[in-house]
Amino acid sequence: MEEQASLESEEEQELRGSAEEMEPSAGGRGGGEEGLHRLEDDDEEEEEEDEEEEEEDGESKPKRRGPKKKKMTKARLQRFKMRRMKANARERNRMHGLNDALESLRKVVPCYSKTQKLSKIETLRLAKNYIWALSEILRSGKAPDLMSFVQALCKGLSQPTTNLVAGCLQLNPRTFLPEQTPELPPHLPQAGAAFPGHFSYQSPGLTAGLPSPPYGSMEPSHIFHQVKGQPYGPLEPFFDGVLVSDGPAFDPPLSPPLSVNGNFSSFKHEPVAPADFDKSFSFSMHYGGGAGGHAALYGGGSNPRSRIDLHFNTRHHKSVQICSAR
DNA sequence: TAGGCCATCTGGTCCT
DNA sequence: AGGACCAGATGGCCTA
Repeated sequence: MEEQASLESEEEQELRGSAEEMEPSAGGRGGGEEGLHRLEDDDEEEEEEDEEEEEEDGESKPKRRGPKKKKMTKARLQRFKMRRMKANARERNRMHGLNDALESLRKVVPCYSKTQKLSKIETLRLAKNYIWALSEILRSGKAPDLMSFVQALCKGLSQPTTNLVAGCLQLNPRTFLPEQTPELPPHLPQAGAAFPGHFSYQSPGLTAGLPSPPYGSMEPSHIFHQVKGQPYGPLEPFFDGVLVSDGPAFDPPLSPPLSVNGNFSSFKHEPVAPADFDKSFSFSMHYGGGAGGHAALYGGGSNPRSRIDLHFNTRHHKSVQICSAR
């Protein structure tokens, strides 16, 4: 590091000298412009300042090391400003790219709302939970207990986000009733089949080093609410034989289909146009078929028999059907 | 008004 | 040398 510092070009040091003269508060939105303007203004008093600096150096400040600071000529100043502006533009683009990626992530996690966007940090947390929950499904080869699934998703999320996610999932307590799934194929886990033992929810305050409230306290009352006209929750495909999803209760488009495949080597994930993530398609499964109407959920690579095939109409997402495939 | 979230600028560091 | 990446600082906006 020091080595690199010593390798700095003369100009770099000059520029730094100039920059140091800028107020530290030059940052902030639009602040940079201010800083540059300041720089410009300073330029006019340049010689005077240099003399002053030398005097000060002799008395209070320790002497500046390295080559003596050269005067900031107009040309140098221009070059500095150009470099700074270019760097700012690049940084802006970079951050925009990052935000775009984050937006893409928002669309593939189980809760997506155009009007009520998850914050960046919450998006990342939810994505992490989502990935983990899906891995558990694949690992165990069992459909998760709905409650556990939601708890896993909301782990470590703030209370508002927890509510949002729960709302997006439009969970229906009736889903838990065993009589809801009398027609499940025998190889499919019954509703209420729990995630593997360690899947149980733990207080995020303990696991994530976060204070309990408001970070994802998991009172069921926070999670479940009945949405009128939405008799089936989006997780229904996990637990019921047939799902009819009709009409959105949340801002469209909701989350895209969930991609689950026990066989990662054959996993095909093609991007699905956001337009295809239609309103009612809140939480279902899809295969990389993209706009295709067929998806399958394997119950873990170790158990290719436990497979759920989903048939749906991706254009209108009016119906999702689960049938067994042996 | 405090706090959360965000965009932007900035300088340092590392990499190509 | 120039670009990418990163973290700190700052100020604006919004909400409880």
